[in-house]
Amino acid sequence: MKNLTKRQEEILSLIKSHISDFGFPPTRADIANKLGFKSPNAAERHLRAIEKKGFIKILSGASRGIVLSESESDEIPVIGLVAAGGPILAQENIEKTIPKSENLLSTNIDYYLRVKGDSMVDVGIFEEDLIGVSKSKDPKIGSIVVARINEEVTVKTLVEFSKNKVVLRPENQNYDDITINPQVDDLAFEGFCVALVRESI
Amino acid sequence: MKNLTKRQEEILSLIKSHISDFGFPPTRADIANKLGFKSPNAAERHLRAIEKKGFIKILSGASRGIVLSESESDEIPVIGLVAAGGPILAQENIEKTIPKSENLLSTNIDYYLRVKGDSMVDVGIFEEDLIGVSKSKDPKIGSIVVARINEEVTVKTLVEFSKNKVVLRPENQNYDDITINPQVDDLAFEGFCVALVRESI
DNA sequence: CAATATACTGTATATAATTACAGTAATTAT
DNA sequence: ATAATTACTGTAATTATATACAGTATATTG
Repeated sequence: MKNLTKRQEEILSLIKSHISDFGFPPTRADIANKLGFKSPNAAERHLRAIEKKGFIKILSGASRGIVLSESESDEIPVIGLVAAGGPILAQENIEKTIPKSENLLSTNIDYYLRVKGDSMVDVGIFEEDLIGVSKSKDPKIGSIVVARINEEVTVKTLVEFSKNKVVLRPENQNYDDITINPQVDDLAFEGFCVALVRESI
Repeated sequence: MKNLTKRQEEILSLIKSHISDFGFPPTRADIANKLGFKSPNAAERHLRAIEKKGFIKILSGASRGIVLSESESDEIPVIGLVAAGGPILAQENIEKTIPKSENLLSTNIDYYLRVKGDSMVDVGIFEEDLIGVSKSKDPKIGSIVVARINEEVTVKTLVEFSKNKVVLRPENQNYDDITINPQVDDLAFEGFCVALVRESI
């Protein structure tokens, strides 16, 4: 998907805020008014360009028939089992997407990850829970991190972090700390846990 | 706010599903088509009646200018501390409301309740967590219920339930079971727990 | 028993909105 | 250097849409 120009981004964000303010998209005239165009056709042309780049879909003949594309409509992916190798957000890992409702979870969540195993039960994270993950490459000591060790994704508490020693702690007394030497093993931080959602109780 | 008639409710739910399907409200003609009216004016009249009852606002002159009223726009209340006495959903108990995102939590949640205390930590329910509560007067054995015992609201697992003996179990080894005789003590079930949301980790 | 509400059909019209056509000018890509 | 893209103005036609007016019939409320 190509990048939008500055003006096109302005228009796209105007569409989003109009939807959020009124509950429906703006007309060409609305857009022209807000941005100071003297012709609604200026808006029309911009919309067609934005559509061409895949950010919106225009329903022909329908008034206000501007539909935000999936990726633009505030959908957060839910990651199930992560396939070895590829990036965590690869299409094949996406179980479903859920609409972002900013008021529900105020923190910035980039994706949800379905928890496997019982290694974090002592902090109330159970198998099948969804944890809200915020992307970040340098997580803080004490936070619950999503890490990738030699292609395997795991969720643990980060207790120590230096150039040649990283300690990840399972929050379950039946498991031992995991000590890694980043010089030897492949270690990458995918993000850290900022929220939790349990769907079935 | 007066009650809607069956037909009016049909129309209101059609509006909601149109918004959810297309991202904008239907026209009068859309409504007439879907419900088999031969005149768009039938839809118009219904809309005015629904507006009169306060469920929607019609923006005059604007195409698709149907705005759902606050209470109709899928907001779920979050209940903080419950004041002794009154109903759990009383206005003074509502901490905030959050938009319902049906895909996020598919189960029917009537309200969220903020958890106080650590009596349910063994099932991963921590202080300050929000539990999604589905209203129901007859909960099942084994489910996590929201009960009111002598004006005090509590969240526990229901382990026994008969005419003169009800046992509620805290899921924390430091606490003992609570045994109640409904003939003696005032006991009411507010609902049961179907989901959990943790906002700060 | 009259007034009001519900639930429509049917016609008509003003206006809201999309969208085609014809330009101008500057910038960017090939 | 030429084509394509960006960023508009200006006009106008067609279609989409809201909405008023005039009815019909039944049910409900004061």
